[in-house]
Amino acid sequence: MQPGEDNKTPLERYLGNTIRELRQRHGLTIAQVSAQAGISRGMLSKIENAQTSAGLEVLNRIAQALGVSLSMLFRNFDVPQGGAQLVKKGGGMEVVRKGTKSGHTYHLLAYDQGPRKLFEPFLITMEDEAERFPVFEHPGTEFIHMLKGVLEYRHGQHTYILHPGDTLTFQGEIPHGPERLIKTPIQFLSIFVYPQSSAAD
DNA sequence: CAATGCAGGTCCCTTATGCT
DNA sequence: AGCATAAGGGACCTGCATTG
Repeated sequence: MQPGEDNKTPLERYLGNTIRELRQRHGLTIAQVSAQAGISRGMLSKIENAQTSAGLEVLNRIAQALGVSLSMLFRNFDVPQGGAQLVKKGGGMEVVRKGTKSGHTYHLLAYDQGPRKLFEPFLITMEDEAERFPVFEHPGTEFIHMLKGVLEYRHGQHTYILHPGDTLTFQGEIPHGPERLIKTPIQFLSIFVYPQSSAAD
């Protein structure tokens, strides 16, 4: 293989772009995804830059770390779109996000099938009251609907006490995240709605 | 402005596999 | 058996943001 030679197939370039896009939209680093997938950072970098052809097992592990199915990585390459998505109770892909290190569980309940990611619905579970919480910042709007427990949630300079049935909607650009777990176990639905402009990048 | 830390990319090595 | 090729890992390098 000649360094710098662009002899990679369109599929390799497509896969690399898709993986990088998914990773960045989850706010994850190469180190985080590679650790979750059980591969090295160098390997993931080479896959994203189409410098190698990863095996199916490696691609499958990356897909799982990003919360999508293996077929989802290839979905827009040459397969027509269509169809509704059904996720049964207890289903959904468990994914790694910033808060995963804190012991939180994120289940991705659906994924966008079109060329642009417009939204991401997560079912989030928190159980350990002694945890420290990450601060999130992302483009677009976030919608939270409490299902179980009581949670104090921070958005910028304000905090809000959320009980089951409460909803909170805010701009994702302002630093936000769980402040205190008042009554566990806590479970809430979180939907990220991305702006058209950032969803395309 | 220099020091520091982190994220991402590149290079080189090892290993596995296929071919002659 | 020996060689060629490619996957994969890990160390090192670079760029950028942050901090004092």
